[in-house]
Amino acid sequence: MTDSPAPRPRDTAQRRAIRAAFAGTPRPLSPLEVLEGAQANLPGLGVATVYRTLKMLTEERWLVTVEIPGEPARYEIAGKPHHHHFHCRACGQVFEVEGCPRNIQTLTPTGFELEDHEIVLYGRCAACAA
Amino acid sequence: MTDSPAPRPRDTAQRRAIRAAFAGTPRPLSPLEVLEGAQANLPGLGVATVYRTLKMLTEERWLVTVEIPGEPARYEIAGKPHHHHFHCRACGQVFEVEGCPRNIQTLTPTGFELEDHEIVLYGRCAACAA
DNA sequence: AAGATAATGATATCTCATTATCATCTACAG
DNA sequence: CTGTAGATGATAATGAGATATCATTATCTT
Repeated sequence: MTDSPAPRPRDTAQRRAIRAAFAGTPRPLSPLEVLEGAQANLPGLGVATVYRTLKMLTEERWLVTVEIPGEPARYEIAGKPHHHHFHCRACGQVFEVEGCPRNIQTLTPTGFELEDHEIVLYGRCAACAA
Repeated sequence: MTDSPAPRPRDTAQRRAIRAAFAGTPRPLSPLEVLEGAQANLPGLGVATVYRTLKMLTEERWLVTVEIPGEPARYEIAGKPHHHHFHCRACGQVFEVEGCPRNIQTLTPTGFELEDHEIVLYGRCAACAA
């Protein structure tokens, strides 16, 4: 039962490229958006590595997942102030929106325990609305 | 180019059972919940028929879809007053919650066009919290 | 520099929810 | 009552996202 000796993550070009992709944008990114963004710096990057790295970065809390109804999960850098999201129906991108209505708790029915909430706005982003 | 003669939907036991399942609960139902609920009245009912009927009832606007992140779509009877949803992480059921914060529009960034919004609360329903 | 081993990438595979197929059944107009 | 076209159900097929496989490559300690 000798416990696992303690693995140590390595610093690789693909992990750097993936982190850079997040650092370079204020939007939550889908795995494929991460792939495209990181491939700009590292052409050979594969999908499997993206998924593996997203999982890893999420487990170590460098990323958090953003779930949008009917869409694959997005990821964004953890630790940002509380905010919500806007999903553009034209280009499919997800944007951050600041702020949050104060009275969310009051919506909760009696007896229910509120742990979390998500607000998703739908419409057209500035670029697509033009 | 004689246009399709005009099909007329038939009144079948399975369609009645599916509509009854919705009439019998205030919650949005997933296809499998519909299947189970309707099978209580009609044991032989199959999945394919549920999906076909949900699609049909949605197209004729008797139902609307409710999308919850990471979950299969739910359906609820159309025409209800504006409301949102609570997703119980313990039992997986989705519940309606009344009301809506007033200032949603103010969250929208300048230049963005808001068409719609969804609020999902996460936590434990009254039954599971006990 | 060299070895041990973690990481990668191409691709096969899995997991689901949903849809198509098709022989059989049934609602309903005539 | 009858015929027929719509409806059903068992099951195969599909599709998309995510994961597993495994030979090869690259990191990092010594």
